[in-house]
Amino acid sequence: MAEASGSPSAAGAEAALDPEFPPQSRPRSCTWPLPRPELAGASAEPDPEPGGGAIESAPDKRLTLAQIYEWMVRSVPYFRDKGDSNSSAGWKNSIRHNLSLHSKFIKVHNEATGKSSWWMLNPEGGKSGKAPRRRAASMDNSSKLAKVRGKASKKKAAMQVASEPPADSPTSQYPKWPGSPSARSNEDSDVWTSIRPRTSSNASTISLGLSPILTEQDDLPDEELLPSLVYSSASSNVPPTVTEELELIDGLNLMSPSSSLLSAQQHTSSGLSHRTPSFSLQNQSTATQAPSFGSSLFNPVDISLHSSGGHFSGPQTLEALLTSNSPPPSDVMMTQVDPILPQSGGRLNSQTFLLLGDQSSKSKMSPVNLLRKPSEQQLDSVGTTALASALTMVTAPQNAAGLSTLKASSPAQSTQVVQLGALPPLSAATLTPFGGNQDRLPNDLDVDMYMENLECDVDYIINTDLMDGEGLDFNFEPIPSAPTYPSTSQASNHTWVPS
DNA sequence: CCCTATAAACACT
DNA sequence: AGTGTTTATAGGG
Repeated sequence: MAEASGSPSAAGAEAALDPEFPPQSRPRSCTWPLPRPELAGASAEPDPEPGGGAIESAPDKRLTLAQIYEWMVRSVPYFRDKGDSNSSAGWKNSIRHNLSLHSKFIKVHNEATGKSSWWMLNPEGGKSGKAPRRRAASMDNSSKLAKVRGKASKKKAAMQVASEPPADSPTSQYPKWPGSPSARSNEDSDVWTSIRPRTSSNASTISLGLSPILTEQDDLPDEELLPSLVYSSASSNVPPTVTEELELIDGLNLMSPSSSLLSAQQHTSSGLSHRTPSFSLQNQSTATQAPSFGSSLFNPVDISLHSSGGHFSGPQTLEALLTSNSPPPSDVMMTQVDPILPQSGGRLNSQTFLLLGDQSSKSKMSPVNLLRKPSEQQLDSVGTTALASALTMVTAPQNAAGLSTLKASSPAQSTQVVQLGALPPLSAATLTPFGGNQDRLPNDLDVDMYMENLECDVDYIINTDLMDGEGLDFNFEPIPSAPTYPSTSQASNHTWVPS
């Protein structure tokens, strides 16, 4: 392979993760065509819009590596072909690399099926700048030094345990919990309780004894992603330390057995909350720019936009794909909800988008987001109407990238189309839908509730209304402010200390 | 100079 | 074999 091509970058991830402060909307060195985030960010800065990252897309906000791969394949056109090939192409390697490298991603031990660990976004929002990992003790961390990372030494496992104690995690709080209590009817009672960020932990995940016993539905090809987690507050196997954490958590939200409630609370926002939801106003002007992705594996321009219905617009970097804002790959949506849905609908996506109105848009990093950020409309649509909400969740929990396909109600969308042409590579953003702001969205909340029910309806609606009439109006507009979610932003209450 | 992507080696499960 | 980490290198802004 030729490799070496430009590379998109993972700038997205950072942004996404940083709930508290987006450093600045600066695209670092991304390859994506970022028009000028400055605008967006500058004024308003990153908006907490939901985007669609692989991880974030997941109902639980956590995915295993394999699932991530799958997501990529489904969501990103470029990988569509490659997905099959088991060949672990370099892209998989890159994904792994990104996950390990960036602190924004945390690994949670998954005992379940012996599968690989869950990868989640670090609530703390580790920055993408490499993993801080151990908070470095002393060094001022000049850049380089810091980067040096501990390096090595992993030698035998001994290390893992030994060095782990630090727990420095400062104030890490888990703003948003990954799991929403959607106790799906699946029956399986999956219990997962622990999520610990490897945050600073140097050693990679220390295996806590958490018992995410997710039953893992791997059996179901489709349902993998579905939210089937039920947390049981009773963590029996958990080690003391962990237990404490869990308890804490429980107190916060997990307590509810049913968990329905949980979701409600769950939205606690993270630091972002303080940020106003108002978005920046990015104009489409930015969008106008064409995407000039480099040519990296990930951004091969070949991705046909039309392929099956529009894939996502273009995250930018791997990191972005993983984390945040990724464009909402049409497929993705399905995946989240139902991977199985197969492509039946490629179009479905579009519709979904319609419904959603595209809430994607994230923040800084993705050009796409910037472009597309219609802003208010999106929110409204999502938050406002139940329908919208439902739809959203159902189809696209957050991605909404449908985008172009839908028709552009707004200029921004049209723009997107253009972008589609050039798809970006995978970035961390892709993994996470929200730019780190997931808090704002009540994904779980609504989703849980509506998910099942809506599912059908949505389809139906889509088929019927959308297909038939052009007149379907999902009015996104009005609803001044009736956020579905209460306070999404309230401050983060949970303080979960990672330890 | 910093950042990212990619490749590859290595370690662990 | 798959997953994770880490190092090294190439390329772009």
